[in-house]
Amino acid sequence: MPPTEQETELSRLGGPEEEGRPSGGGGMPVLPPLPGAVDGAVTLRLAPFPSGALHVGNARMLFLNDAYRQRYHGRLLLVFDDTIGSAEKRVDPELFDVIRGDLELAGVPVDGVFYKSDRIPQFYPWARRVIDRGGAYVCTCAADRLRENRKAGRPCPERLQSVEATRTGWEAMLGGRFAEGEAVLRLRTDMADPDPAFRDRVLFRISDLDHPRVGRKYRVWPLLEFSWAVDDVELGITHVLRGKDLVMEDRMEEFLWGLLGITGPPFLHWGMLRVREAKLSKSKSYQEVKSGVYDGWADPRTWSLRSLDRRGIRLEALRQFTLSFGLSLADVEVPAETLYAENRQRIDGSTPRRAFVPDPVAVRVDGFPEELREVVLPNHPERAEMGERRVRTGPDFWLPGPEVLRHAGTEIRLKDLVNILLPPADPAAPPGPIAARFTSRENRKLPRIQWVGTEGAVAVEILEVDGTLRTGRGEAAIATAAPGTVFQFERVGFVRVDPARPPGTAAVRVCFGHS
RNA sequence: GCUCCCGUAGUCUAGUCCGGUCAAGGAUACGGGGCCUUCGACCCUGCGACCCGGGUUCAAAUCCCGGCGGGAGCACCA
Repeated sequence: MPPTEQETELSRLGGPEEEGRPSGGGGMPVLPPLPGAVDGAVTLRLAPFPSGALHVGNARMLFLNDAYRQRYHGRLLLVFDDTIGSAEKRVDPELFDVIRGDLELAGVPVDGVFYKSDRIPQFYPWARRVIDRGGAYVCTCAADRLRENRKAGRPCPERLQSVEATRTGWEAMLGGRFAEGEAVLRLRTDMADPDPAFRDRVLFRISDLDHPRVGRKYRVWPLLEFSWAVDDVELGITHVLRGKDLVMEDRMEEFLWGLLGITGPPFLHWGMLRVREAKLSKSKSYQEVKSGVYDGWADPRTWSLRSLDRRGIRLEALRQFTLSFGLSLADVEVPAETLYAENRQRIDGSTPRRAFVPDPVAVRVDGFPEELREVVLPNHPERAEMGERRVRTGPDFWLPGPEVLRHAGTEIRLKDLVNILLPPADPAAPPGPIAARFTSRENRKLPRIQWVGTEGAVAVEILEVDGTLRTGRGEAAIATAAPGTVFQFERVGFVRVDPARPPGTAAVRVCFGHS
């Protein structure tokens, strides 16, 4: 293997352990080693909440975990964090399959799938152990009262309750003698803890919500921190990789483990990642998809993995892009252009070119040479092996309206074809095609614009990233392209043919990727 | 407000743990030139950074202190 290839191969696996020239950006990411990791004995987990398709914001979780799994030949578990949630944050059962599909799309295989909602009974004995150690108490304060006390660092009277009283209270919770919101099991940390967020946090609460998988089978639900303190141990997780929004959860888990005299896995974090163009309001996409405003989870406005796929952005490019940020705790905001550059590098050399004319106007070229009624054009300017296609030409053309206007009265070149002289702009011109005149064939330095012969032209709609449609005419070969084909529309950008045609029209629908 | 984290060019990142090899590397963006019949690719070339102030040291992007700026957490959400 030549050195360059060797390096690429190494970086794909997370890089050489001891040295190497690490670099960011589109370079080769070298992730730091996982503390105490033993090759072949690493277990990691993915813990999505089923409230939406995976999007660019989740990509870090996905690819970082997967990169380490590969590097240590370990296992990666998918654990749906589907505890009961809240009225605002509901578990949507459709999303279980959506997310599994996303993982497949992203090329991230998992070695096991778990649902938190299946594991509820396993959390109760652990709660009991914490109670027996005097680590928790049942609190009947109203939620807002509890919050105020926490802010003030003031303990509620129940904090002093005996282990025996807590056991009774806990049994009462399980026995259904409290209504929703009337009692919670709280961890006894320290009401004077300098971090107000860490003061006697809630471990279990009562909810009457109907869970899509287990219905009303349980009323006492653990909160995320407790459930993970248990499952990170019970599922044999060796390293927890999570976003820095979850740092306090580390402390919670460690506190609980300390209480029970056990040692859990170490935690690693990454900072917040934002793609500038993608304003990801978590719940907004959900609403828009559900209400039909968005065109499903693959709508480009969601910035979901599947929407990127729809746009012809290889998820391999997203992986490289994501991994380039490493495990830094710093928050990053990157322009999507960086991702596009990564993708362009991968697809440019293998993507056939096609002509597409946006905002077309009809132009008739007088004196257009008969022998050029049909021409043969290469599919790629640099790759003869990609073949060629026959294209019908004029004398009647569709040309991009704004450019015809801009160059009115001057000579321009129809790309790969001939030179023509456009008439001066004439607001009083009669309806019908604009009359231009053939001037010459030789390739001169003139403004070049793309064209589509009227005969055989096909209507094309481009779905833009902001959800709007851009219509125009494309060359005939576009019509026969299989769904999923990626093209570069010359002077426009990379697009991918949509799986479905727009209803009720003969138009071809493509989704815009990037320029 | 409190707690924690972060602060290298327009953007992202390497280096910071173990101070000198860093007059700071890479990517992307941008400028100039070239080339291919694309606003795309490729080639050449250029621009551009250690948040600020003190301290320690022969030597600081790297260690210490203090500011300032940004982010996250402070839910009976995840």
